[in-house]
Amino acid sequence: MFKPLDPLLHSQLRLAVMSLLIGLEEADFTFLKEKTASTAGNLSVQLDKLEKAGYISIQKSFRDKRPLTTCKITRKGISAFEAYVENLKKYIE
Amino acid sequence: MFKPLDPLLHSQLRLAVMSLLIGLEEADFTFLKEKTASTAGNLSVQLDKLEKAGYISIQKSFRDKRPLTTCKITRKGISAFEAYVENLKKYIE
DNA sequence: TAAAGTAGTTTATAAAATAAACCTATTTAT
DNA sequence: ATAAATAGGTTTATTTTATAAACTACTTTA
Repeated sequence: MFKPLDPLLHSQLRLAVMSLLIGLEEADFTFLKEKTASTAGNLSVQLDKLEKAGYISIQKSFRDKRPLTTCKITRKGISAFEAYVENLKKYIE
Repeated sequence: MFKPLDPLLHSQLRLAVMSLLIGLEEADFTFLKEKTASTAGNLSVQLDKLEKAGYISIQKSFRDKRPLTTCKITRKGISAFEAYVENLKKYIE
């Protein structure tokens, strides 16, 4: 009946990040921070977790001499997100 | 864009309980425990939180000489659940 | 050159989820 | 009659998360 919800995705901030990335395919740290209205610290930690899970990939570079962190959803991340959504629907129908 | 998700409902077990109660209007502890496949301890704690939030009401009585805990969703609980679902949809569309 | 801003990371704290242990009473087997 | 198992939970302890606060490193502006 109620299948377990992927704990990595069942988190407000991580879910919002994945939701953005699934539409955009690529986004930088500042963009994600603004769109999710999160603090930098929290976002940094949660992006780390998503990367360690293989749900996103993170590229670090420089733009205009400043650090630039770019995030991209992976195929694994897309499937995990889709599975999570299907699953979650059972809870809210 | 992403409104905050009611932390009381954004929990796997509490959400499953509310999901059941919104359909049934009333259910006892054992039924909820079975349907949600949770441990008694966890369920006990989470029902307490839902009650303290005013989302459910809990009646304690006896059936066949044994303790019987019956839960019912409140009007407040119904609105909170509906608001949560509407909100959550923004994350998963 | 000092102050303020950018782009983050690390560390510490608070809150949540979960499991393990416990409690009280009842039923069943010996 | 009594020991063991079961029912129906609660309480306490431990682990995991989420979040905020503090910090780092560098750049730009006054």
